[in-house]
Amino acid sequence: MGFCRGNDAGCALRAGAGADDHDGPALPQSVRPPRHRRRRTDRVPLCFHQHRHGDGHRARGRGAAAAHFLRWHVDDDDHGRGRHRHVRPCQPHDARAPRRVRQGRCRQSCPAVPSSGPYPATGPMLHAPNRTPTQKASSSPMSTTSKPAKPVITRFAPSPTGFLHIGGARTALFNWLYAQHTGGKFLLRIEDTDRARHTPDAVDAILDGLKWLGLQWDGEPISQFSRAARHAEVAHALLAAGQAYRCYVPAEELAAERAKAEAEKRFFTVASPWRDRDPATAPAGVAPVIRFKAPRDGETVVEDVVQGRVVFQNKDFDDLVILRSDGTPIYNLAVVVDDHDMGVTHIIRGVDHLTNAARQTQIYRAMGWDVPVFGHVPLIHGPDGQKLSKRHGALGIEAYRAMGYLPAALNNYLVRLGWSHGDDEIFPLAKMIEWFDLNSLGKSASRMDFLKLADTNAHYIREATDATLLANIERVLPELGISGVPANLTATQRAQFLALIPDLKPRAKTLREVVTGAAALFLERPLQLDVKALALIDAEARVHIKALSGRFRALGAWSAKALEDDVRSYAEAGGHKLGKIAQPLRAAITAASVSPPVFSLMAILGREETLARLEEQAG
RNA sequence: GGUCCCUUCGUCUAUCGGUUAGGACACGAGAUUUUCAAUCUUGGAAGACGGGUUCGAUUCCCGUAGGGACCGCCA
Repeated sequence: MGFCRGNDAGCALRAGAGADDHDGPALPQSVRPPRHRRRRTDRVPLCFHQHRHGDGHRARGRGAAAAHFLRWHVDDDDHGRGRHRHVRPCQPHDARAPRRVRQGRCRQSCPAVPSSGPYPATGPMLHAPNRTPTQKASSSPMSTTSKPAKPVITRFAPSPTGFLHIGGARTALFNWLYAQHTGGKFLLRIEDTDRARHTPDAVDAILDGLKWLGLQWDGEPISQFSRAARHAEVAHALLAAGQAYRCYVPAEELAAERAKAEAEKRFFTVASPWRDRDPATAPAGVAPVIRFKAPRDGETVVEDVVQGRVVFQNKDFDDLVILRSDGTPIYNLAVVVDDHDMGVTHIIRGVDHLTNAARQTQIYRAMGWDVPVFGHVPLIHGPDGQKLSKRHGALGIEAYRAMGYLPAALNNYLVRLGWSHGDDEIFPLAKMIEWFDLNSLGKSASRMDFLKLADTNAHYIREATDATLLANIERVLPELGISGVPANLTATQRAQFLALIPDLKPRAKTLREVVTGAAALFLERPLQLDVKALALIDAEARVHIKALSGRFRALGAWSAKALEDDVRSYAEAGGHKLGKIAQPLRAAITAASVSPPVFSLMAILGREETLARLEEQAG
C-alpha cells in the first residue's frame, strides 16, 4: 500500500511539525482515526493519509498527487468550519464560479443582483423586451451582508382559510428575522379577498399563533379585502394604459374547455379573442372580467435570492384575470398592489409562489413599479416525505403549543429547516437575528422531524429557569388537559411543583412530560397503584415500608438528602441493595414504578403526606 | 401534458474545484445509576445514476432517473 513516507518528495506536510511521523513503517489501516475524529485540525500534524495510487486502485479524484498539491492552500486559521472564512470578492460572472456565487447567493461579499430592473419608476409602460437585463444595479437590496440602501420592509401574508401551519410559521419567522436583522419592518397582511372562504376564527388563530411565537408585526394587520377599491383602481389604470382588456368570454365556457383539456392531458391556456378585438363590439348585458395583457414573447426573469435566476418563457403564460366580473380583485393583482403600496422590499414566501412571482413581475413592470426582492423558500414535507397533510404534521401552531413545545424551541427548529449557519444548531433569539441572512437559505425541501423538534424542545426546557418554566407551564396547563392535574394550581401546589422542577427538567422533552412527571404531587389518597407498582409491594416490601415509616417519623431534618441517607443506612444494615428498598418506596409514594427521584418527592410532599402514603401500603 | 425547482448519512445540514466528506437528531455499545431520564465515552451511517470539463469534481456543464411546485372569475 502506498502510504506517505518521509522521503516522499511531494508531501507538503513534511515540512511541518509532524515530519518525524513519516519515517518508519507504513501505518496500518487501523491507525486511520475514527470517522468522527477526522477533522481538519488533527489532519495536519499526522499526515498518515493513505495514498491510494500505490497499488493501483486509485479512487477518482482522491489521489495522492492531488492531495499533496492542495495542502499548500489550506488556510490553517480556518479553525472550526465555516466560521472564520476569508472574505474574498466573488466573481459572479465567472463561469467557473460555484452556482451560489454566480447566482449572487455567496456568503461572501458578492455584488448584489438587481431586483427591480432598469425600468422607469413611475407611469405605466410597455412590456419588457425579450431579455431582462441583469448586469448592473449592484446596489440593490439583495445584498444581505451590507446594509441595503432602502430600509427593509418584509411582510407575512397568510390567507385566513385555515390555521397557521408549520410552513406558514416558518415563512413568518424568516420574514420577521430578516426585518429584525436589518432593522427594518415586518408587516402583516391578511389575504381575505375571497369572502367565501374567509373566516374570522382563522384570522384570530393566525394572530394568536404569531404572537405566541413572538413574531410581533409592525403596525396594524392589513385586510386585503378592505383595499378592493384601490385594486380596482389599478386594474382600470392598466386598462387605460392598454395593459389590460375587458374579456367577455363566459366563465362556464372556459371551465368546460379547461376540463376537457385536462381530461385529454392537453396543455390548456386561455387565449381570449378579446385581447385584440374592438371593445365596441362587446356583447350587451355581459359583465366582463378584466384580463391582464401579458407579454406574448420574450421572457420574464425572476431574480430570486433563494432560487437564483429563474427564467420563464412569456409564451407559457396566459392573460390572467385581474378583476372579476363583479369588479372584485384577484390575488395576483391584489398582492402586487398591496406590496407596492405597503413599500414591501423583500418578499419571502414558499416556492409554491414561484410562478406567481413571474406573473407579478409582469404586473409590476406594466405599472412601472420597482420589483421587490423575491426569496422563494422550499416547502416543508411530512415525516414521510409526502406533502404535509392533516395526518402528519399539518397541524395548526396552537396544536404544537398544546403538545407542550416552547416557542423558542419551535422557532429554533424551524429556522434550521432550509437555513443554516455552519455547524450551529442552537440559536437563542439574539443569535438568530444576528446571524440570519437570505444568502444561507437552501433550495431543497425538508421533512418535518418530530424527534429533532423534541430534542430542541428538551434543550430549551433544560435551559429555562425554574420559575420561567413553571410560568410557561401554567399558561398552557388548561390546554394540556392532563388528567389528575388541576388546570389552575393552588399556592401550595405551585410551590411544590417549583421545588420539583430541577428533577423534572432532564426527564422531559415537552411541557406535557414535565407535568406528567409531577403527577405524584397531585395524587389523592387512597392511591390507585398501577400494575407494576402493585407488583413491587410484596410481603417483604411491606416490612421495609413499615420499618422506614417508623424511622421517617423520628427523622430530624426532612430533606431529600436526609431521607436518602437514612434509607441508605437502613439498606446497608439489612444487607440490601438500595434499589430493593427504594423501588417499593417509589411505588407507595407515586403509585407507579417510574418517577422522578423518590427522595425529592418525599421531601417536597412533606412528612405528613409521605407517612400517610406509606402507611396505606404498609398493610 | 406544459413550465419551473430539487437530489450529501434514516432525518436536518456543512463544504471558496484539492477535507481522512464535518456537525446535529435518531439508532447501537459501554460507563454512571433508587426507577426513568439526563450526562460522559464510544460505534455504524452519505455525495441518485451516466457522461463531459479539469492535473484533480460532492462541488462546474449536459443527460437520465426519482421527487416536488405551479398551471382557476382560489389565495
